[in-house]
Amino acid sequence: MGVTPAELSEAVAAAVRTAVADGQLSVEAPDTVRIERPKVKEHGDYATSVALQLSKPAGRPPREVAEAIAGPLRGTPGVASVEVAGPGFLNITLDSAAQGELARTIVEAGSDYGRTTTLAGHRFNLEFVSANPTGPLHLGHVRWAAVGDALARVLQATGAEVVREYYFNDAGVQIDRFAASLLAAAKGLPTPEDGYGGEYIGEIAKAVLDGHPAVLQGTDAEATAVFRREGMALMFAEIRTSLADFGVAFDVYFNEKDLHDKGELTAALDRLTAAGHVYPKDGATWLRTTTFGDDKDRVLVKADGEWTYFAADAAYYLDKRERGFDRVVIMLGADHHGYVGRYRALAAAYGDDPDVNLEILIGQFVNLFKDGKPLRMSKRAGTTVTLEELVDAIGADAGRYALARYSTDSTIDLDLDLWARRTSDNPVFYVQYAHARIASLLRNAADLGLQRAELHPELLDDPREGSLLGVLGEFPRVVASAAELREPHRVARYLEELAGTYHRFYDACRVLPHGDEDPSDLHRARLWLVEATRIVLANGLALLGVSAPERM
RNA sequence: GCGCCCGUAGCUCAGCGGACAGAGCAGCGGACUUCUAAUCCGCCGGUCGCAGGUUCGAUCCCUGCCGGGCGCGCCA
Repeated sequence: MGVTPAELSEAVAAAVRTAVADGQLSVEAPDTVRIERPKVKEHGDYATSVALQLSKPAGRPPREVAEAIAGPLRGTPGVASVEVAGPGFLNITLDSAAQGELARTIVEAGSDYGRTTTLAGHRFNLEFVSANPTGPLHLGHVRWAAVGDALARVLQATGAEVVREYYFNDAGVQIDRFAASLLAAAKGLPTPEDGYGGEYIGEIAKAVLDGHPAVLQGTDAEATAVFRREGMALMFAEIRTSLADFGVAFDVYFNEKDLHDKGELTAALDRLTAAGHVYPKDGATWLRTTTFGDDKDRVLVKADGEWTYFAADAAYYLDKRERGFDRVVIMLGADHHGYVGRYRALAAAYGDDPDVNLEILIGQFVNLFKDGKPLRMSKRAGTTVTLEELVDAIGADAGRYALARYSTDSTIDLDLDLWARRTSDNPVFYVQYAHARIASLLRNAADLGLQRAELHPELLDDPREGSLLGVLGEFPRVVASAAELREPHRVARYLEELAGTYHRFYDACRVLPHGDEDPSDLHRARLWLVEATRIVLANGLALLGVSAPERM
């Protein structure tokens, strides 16, 4: 009988309830109890501060509360010892058989290990990237491509239903400028004021010309229409290809135009008007977002009768909600954080709870360094780094891992030289190497005819084995917290810890029999442990969209 | 002026109120007839920006200040 962290947490909660039922404690027992892995091994395999927290409501010193809980907890199968330590911590040590059983649990679960149901029943709409098809994706979009897709995978691993959505506009002013820029390039004229420069404009213009040799014969208006339509299609194809090469696939590409065509802006306006949050001023139509904490009210219909972009946002949000998503998540760059207030107000104006139904995640900027010097990103100077260039420089695996490894709250400095390196300074290689090393070991085991066969979990009693089992046991909790907090970088950090713990185990514990040595139950038990480690590394890398190589 | 994010080791960064704040890199010193040394071990390295507050307990929560990044359109 094994003991997972989740089971142990429940066992502690049960011990509290028992202590209460027996009259040892008079408190309201908490539903769940947090247990954690202590930093120092003297504090046991797991520890909980529940006694410290219950001390005040129980009206008893924390150590007495701890003793009351420790009693019933000591009877839990798999628990070797429970000690009251320090101000009132409960330090729990498992017996090695209970801990070793985890290897079987993981191997039997396979690719399902790490999956939970903590967010089951929720429907998430994750909107990210959402670049208009007027140019290649650049670094600002790419951070969210990596993090957004990883977040989608992590949410799915906790039982949530997830749709990845890309919102774009092919009817706006930006596309007009794009089309005009293509036309100018096709004619050999300089880039128009407010137009798009960059080599790709010339390439796309040429591609459109190749497909429509007579396009410049007609009027400029006719030509512009062709360049707009064909150029956008080519640009979008390029964007989708580069995303696919990066391992990111969207479920829905949502065109703002559809909102207009279906009359959804009018419907949204009607709904907000009926709710009493709309008023006219200076010839325009306003939404009173200040009612819901925004800095200033926002215009929905301009004095000239045109819809604002915000009006489309209003319709789009409603569209998502009506498609059944209870969690509308929008990922934006730091330069768009000013939109948070109005979006939240919008959700509130519809009667939603902006703390529940809407989440706006803001990703800070990424600075690239090469040869120790910053690559200054400037659209105007044409020095933006595109997704394709990033993949060319360091590969899709390193690119995804590097961008998903940090909290999106932090601006990050990425050293391209480091991430291109095939050495252990490069975290993605450190983790992938651990997987490849295991794969190699498993191939050797197969060559030796060594099979896992029966597991004797109590044999996994080396401290290195205990550490490895302890880290392996954390995986489901790490995934769940990454999903809960919308912080997939926790998975990457966890994998680095796991890889390091494995390397230390490997260094100290021989897995395969030497030479003509006969395979023992210990060899077989370690084979279970190694396979379990491989599974967790593979599952974790999969959550980040990074490959788990068999050989390196 | 107002708002959001950040400030932790020389560098890049972890740390969802718990015990003595961690990792990698860099620096120094070790370990390869044996499963991938792309690895491992040891040493060095910190007033967690500053000052208050809340708490049994604060890097974490609150307030103020300092420093850096990014924003504050009837633009899209």
